[in-house]
Amino acid sequence: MIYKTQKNKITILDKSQFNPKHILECGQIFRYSKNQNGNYVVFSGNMFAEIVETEQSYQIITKNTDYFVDFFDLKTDYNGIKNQLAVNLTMQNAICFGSGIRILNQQPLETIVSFIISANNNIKRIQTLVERLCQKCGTNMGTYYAFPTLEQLETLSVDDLKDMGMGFRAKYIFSTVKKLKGVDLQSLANLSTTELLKFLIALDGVGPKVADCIALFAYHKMQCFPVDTWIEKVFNCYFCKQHETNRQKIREQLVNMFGELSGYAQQYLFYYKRELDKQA
DNA sequence: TTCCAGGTGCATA
DNA sequence: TATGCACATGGA
Repeated sequence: MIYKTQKNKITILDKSQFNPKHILECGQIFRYSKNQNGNYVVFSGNMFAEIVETEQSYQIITKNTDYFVDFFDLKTDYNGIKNQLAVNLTMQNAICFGSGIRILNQQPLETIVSFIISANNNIKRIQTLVERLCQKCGTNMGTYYAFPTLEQLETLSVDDLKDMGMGFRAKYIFSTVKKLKGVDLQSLANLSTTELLKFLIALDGVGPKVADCIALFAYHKMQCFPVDTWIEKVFNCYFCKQHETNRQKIREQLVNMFGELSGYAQQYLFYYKRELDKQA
């Protein structure tokens, strides 16, 4: 066990398996920030947690300890996963670079809307737009705004969403919110990965890549390998001899390579390539 | 000014 | 089934 829980606090005992910078900045979540003490603060639904580093541990300060144990996937041993993934030099480098990444268990509605916003967008602007959505119709929790409930999202018109800067995604969000009325999003976790992806792709603004992200980050479906512009770059750079632009074919090859660990591999590679190019 | 960003939907062949 | 283009916005 890499953690222990006390009242309002989770202590991470093995710092090598938990790195807040890598976990939060690897592109799987958009609602986090640093507070005045320089500590990461992360928001999920209407909850939040502050992460404090000490010499020998990380401490996750929150009123919702059980929720954040699951949110940070703390019951999974990532050392074994990393050993299995280190099949070549690129993977070894990516794992070393992103050591301490964990795949989060995020809330379905928040993940669906956030990744619809992510289409043809950059991460900084996605963060701005998600935060704007929370401030526009999410519940005021005092020091922050919760992610809106479906009922709160239903109050928004397409023009409201356009005024927030959602652009061409406004009509997708509007339509998807209508389609989700009456759907038990938690129960979708019981579907097979294929059935879940089929359901998600039927939503407006959700194509194969966004569906993979939702299945991975909200439903922990590790057979999914979202292929975006960065994975296309990393694939062509390190994993094939002939340049490939067909993202479906790229996905097939990568899933064949990593199987049930595809989701983990994807996140290490995405973070590695994106940060490397940012530094260049 | 042009290109690009965690793509999708739609028309066309 | 495959391909090409339009779609909002803002930072580099």
